[in-house]
Amino acid sequence: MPELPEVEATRRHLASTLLGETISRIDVRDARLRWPVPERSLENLHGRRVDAIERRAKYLLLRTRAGNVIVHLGMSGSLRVVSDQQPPHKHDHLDVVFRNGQCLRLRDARRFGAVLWASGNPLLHPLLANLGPEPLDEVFDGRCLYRMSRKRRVAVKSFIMNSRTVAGVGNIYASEALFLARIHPARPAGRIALRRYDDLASAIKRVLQEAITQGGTTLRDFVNSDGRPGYFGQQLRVYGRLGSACENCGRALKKRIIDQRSSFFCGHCQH
DNA sequence: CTTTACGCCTGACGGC
DNA sequence: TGCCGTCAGGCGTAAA
Repeated sequence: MPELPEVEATRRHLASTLLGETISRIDVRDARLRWPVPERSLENLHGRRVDAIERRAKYLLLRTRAGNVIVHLGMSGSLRVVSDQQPPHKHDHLDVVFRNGQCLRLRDARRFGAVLWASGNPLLHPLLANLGPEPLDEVFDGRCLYRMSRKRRVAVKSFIMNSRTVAGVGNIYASEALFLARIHPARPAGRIALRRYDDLASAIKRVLQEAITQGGTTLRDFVNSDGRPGYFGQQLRVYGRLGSACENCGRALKKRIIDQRSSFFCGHCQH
């Protein structure tokens, strides 16, 4: 499950490998992703150079003079760079083949991911146009959260996972950040003070930044092998740790479903 | 407008 | 060993 840090680690790897290289062709073996892969539009990429590889929320943007590709990895997607001689795996649905023999290969067993075409500015694409601030951007802070949350009754965990509030905070890091900020995940968003939102914004930045740093150490995994997501190498404080001892107070961590999502927290430290 | 539920899809896992 | 039910999850969308 790629969260923002895994997407960012992928972006860095692709940028270091593919920037400036020329695309020879696109092979679509299975166009049935979340939306049908726009095969005709992707033909515009033939003979084009990759000018930039960017990230917005969990979307990756491949920019060329002829247009831009938007990729979302969904639940099970991964991108890796292989030789164009390498035979595709069962769930390798799409290749971007380069003149130098490299091949950018998309694998996505569950096919929740997406490959989209944007002829103009990809940030204006309907899926990206209404996203909130990047969590690691300096404009994102406790004041944003405080301002947007007034009179909102939703659980604060759902509130920060809403991409209009802040872009790219997924289920794992929402639990982690709320633990660090000592805020109970089910607390109504509109009933949290500014000072506590300052703590929460800092915690979100911290958990994401830590995970990106960790992900950087496992970049090799994105090339050849099974592409283990970076957070396996990372210390998760609450997520997936039902019954384990809270690192603050030693009490057993709890799990609760909040808005259809598993949430992990300490019932003693978080309020 | 806000809030809630659902569906897409496959692999992993537990029970028998 | 194999089969089946259940669960997980990002996130857009429809419905309330």
